[in-house]
Amino acid sequence: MAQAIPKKSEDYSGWYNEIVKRADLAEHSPVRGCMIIKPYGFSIWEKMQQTLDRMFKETGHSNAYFPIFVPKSYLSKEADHVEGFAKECAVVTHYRLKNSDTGEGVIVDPEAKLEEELIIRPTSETVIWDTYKNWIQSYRDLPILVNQWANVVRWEMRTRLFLRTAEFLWQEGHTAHATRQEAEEETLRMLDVYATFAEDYMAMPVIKGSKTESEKFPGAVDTYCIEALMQDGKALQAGTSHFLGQNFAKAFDVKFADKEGKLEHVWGTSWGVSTRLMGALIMAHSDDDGLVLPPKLAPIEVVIVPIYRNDEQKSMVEDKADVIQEQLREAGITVKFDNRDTHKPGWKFAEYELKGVPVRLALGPKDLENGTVEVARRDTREKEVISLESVTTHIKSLLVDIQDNIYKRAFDYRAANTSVANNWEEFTNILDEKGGFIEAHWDGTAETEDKIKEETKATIRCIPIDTKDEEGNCIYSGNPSKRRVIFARAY
RNA sequence: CGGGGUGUAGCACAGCCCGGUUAGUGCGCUGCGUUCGGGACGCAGAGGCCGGAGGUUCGAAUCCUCUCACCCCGACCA
Repeated sequence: MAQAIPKKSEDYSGWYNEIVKRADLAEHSPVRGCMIIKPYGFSIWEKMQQTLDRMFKETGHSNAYFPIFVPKSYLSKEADHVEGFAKECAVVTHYRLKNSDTGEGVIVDPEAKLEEELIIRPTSETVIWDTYKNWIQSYRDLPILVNQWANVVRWEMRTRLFLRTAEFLWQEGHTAHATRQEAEEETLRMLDVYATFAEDYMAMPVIKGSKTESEKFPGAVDTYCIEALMQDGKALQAGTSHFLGQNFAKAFDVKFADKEGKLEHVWGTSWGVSTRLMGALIMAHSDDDGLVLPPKLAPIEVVIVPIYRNDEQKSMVEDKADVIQEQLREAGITVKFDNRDTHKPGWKFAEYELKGVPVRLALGPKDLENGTVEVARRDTREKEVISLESVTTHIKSLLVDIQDNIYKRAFDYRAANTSVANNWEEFTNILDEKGGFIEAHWDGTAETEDKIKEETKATIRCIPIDTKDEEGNCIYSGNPSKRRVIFARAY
């Protein structure tokens, strides 16, 4: 080991930052709060995009694109919405630069002031609903099921690579429906899509739930979310799906004629996941040696590292590696054969571990003699030598095994770090000593929620959907409560 | 916007208190050779407006003033 990464157990955020940098995922940009997503990091994001995009299409959605600039006046049309986003909007005021009179660089041309200032979208509800107004006249025009992949800007005070950046990439779905029920079903359908994606692809268990009044999306009637638990015991909101009711339809005057010819406001939803999922992926599985990727999202599933002492061995090993590579590719596995002569095997081993490649094959002269290959799996660090004939079937099942194992590991971790608190003392003790999710009773008031947040920094992550009713007393106020909610300190 | 800190080679830093040869170390980079089954080693090299501006001084990376940028901790957030 040349340069060690800070230990996860000793310096969690240092560990996270180093993994992001050293695994070539992203780096800071010259502009504060923004990030440069590097090719390897972006290729993981692309895998996420491809999968999600397919899932969106399978549920009937189509992609479209709406502009990055939003007229300032649009934002103010929905009262809660403007309240929620006004404080973090970047604003375009001018459209031209000119050389400065002193000859030192360029300045904003004061002549080129925009009549109406433009904001850079923090989200696209406003432009989209303004557009939907023109697209919708009759119930026959509904539903509209649109998604867009885009960048958005929210001028955050404190930023961290992937977890919170001033500009981030995401997808935002925006749908319009004739009935409340249909819109509510859509909201939950997409929440399910996110949960399925998180669990089946990211191998990250999530809790589905709804947000409290104070945590919900500005402009939504209900906000649903998936919440995941990171390895430091903090929660991360990994995706949200909003039932917008008729709020935006009313704000933008979007009405349709129903079957009886009566004019009604349209019902809406919106839902999104962002590059924050990259942060979740990193923090859900990785270890002190670097990234650990689930095979289904790994840009490289298998890397082949050749071992040789001389040119003769090199060419023999390469010939065999080519054959293996071809076999694996035919089986639909993404393989990289790293035959660079510029790095030693040991260096490559460490490098691909850092980058989280699920399976590594090492092939050397001994293997050629014996008809074998060494297989190392990233998640458990186990190595074994297998015969060359069985390589494809072995790796196919190994990849499935790794995917299952890291899910199980994350699931067990979450189970071990989900606690029940029945009174204030238990609650604060668990928060300070253990962290994680805490199931506790809450009286349902914003006042209590605020007090708890103020005193402990813990927030209500969600009111779980799959929970059962249970009579109890609020851990803070002692007032009656009908069900437990999930508390945690969060990102 | 408050409180703390840092700007010196691509990266990480030393040097600064107490001013004085040619600004140094590690990693990385280039070349050559030996190596290659867990981040190899030797030799030779390249690379610096010491964040910027002003000042003090015979002399400033070092002292003073101003300024800019970034990082960390708080209030806000996917």
